[in-house]
Amino acid sequence: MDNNYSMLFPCPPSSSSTSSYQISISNNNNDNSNQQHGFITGLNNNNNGQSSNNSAFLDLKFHEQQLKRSEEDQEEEEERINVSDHHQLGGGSSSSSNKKKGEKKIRKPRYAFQTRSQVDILDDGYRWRKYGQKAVKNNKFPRSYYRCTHQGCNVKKQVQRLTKDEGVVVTTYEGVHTHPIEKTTDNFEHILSQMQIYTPF
DNA sequence: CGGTTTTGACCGGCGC
DNA sequence: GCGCCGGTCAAAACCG
Repeated sequence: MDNNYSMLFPCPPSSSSTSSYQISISNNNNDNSNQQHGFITGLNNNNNGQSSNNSAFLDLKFHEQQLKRSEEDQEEEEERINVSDHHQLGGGSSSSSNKKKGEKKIRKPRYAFQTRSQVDILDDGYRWRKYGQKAVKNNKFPRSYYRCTHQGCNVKKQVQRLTKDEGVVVTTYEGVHTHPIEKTTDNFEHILSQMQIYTPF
């Protein structure tokens, strides 16, 4: 029951460079127009050159441009649970109290997951708290930023709906959950039981 | 009443 | 250096 679905997002950051996965969700849809086809794409910063022919992947190419910063990325960014410090930033750069000693901001690899769905909020079993929403350029739908509410788990995701066809929701995950799924979503397990994962090698 | 969403401002990187 | 843009913060509003 509590099997975590981290198999959906393999490739830990120190592992080999995973180019691109494709997941095809095929459920026998009783709904009339709610078929689901998902493409999960590993946005790794090692290989920021090869892109598939997916149209949604083209919309996500700016992520790779954002991600081509540092070469070695490990996830050590657990310090922002302690908010007891006084590093305020809203208000205008009073003091320059950085977070750590020479610890630059490192980004984890992200995984984009394209789903054809009617709703924006895809219940994946975790508890998310929305912390931002921004308007996207060349897109009439805003992008929502979520963060996992589990204490100590700083997994983030962002949900965006394509303006090309508004039936497609792109969910981009960042980080790996270090805890089991909190909610018992039988519906999601039902979807997962009918998933077919295709690996390109 | 506590957790979550909303929303405007701020920050940092990047291109010009 | 300045402006743009994606990402984040945080106070207020909202909601069960």
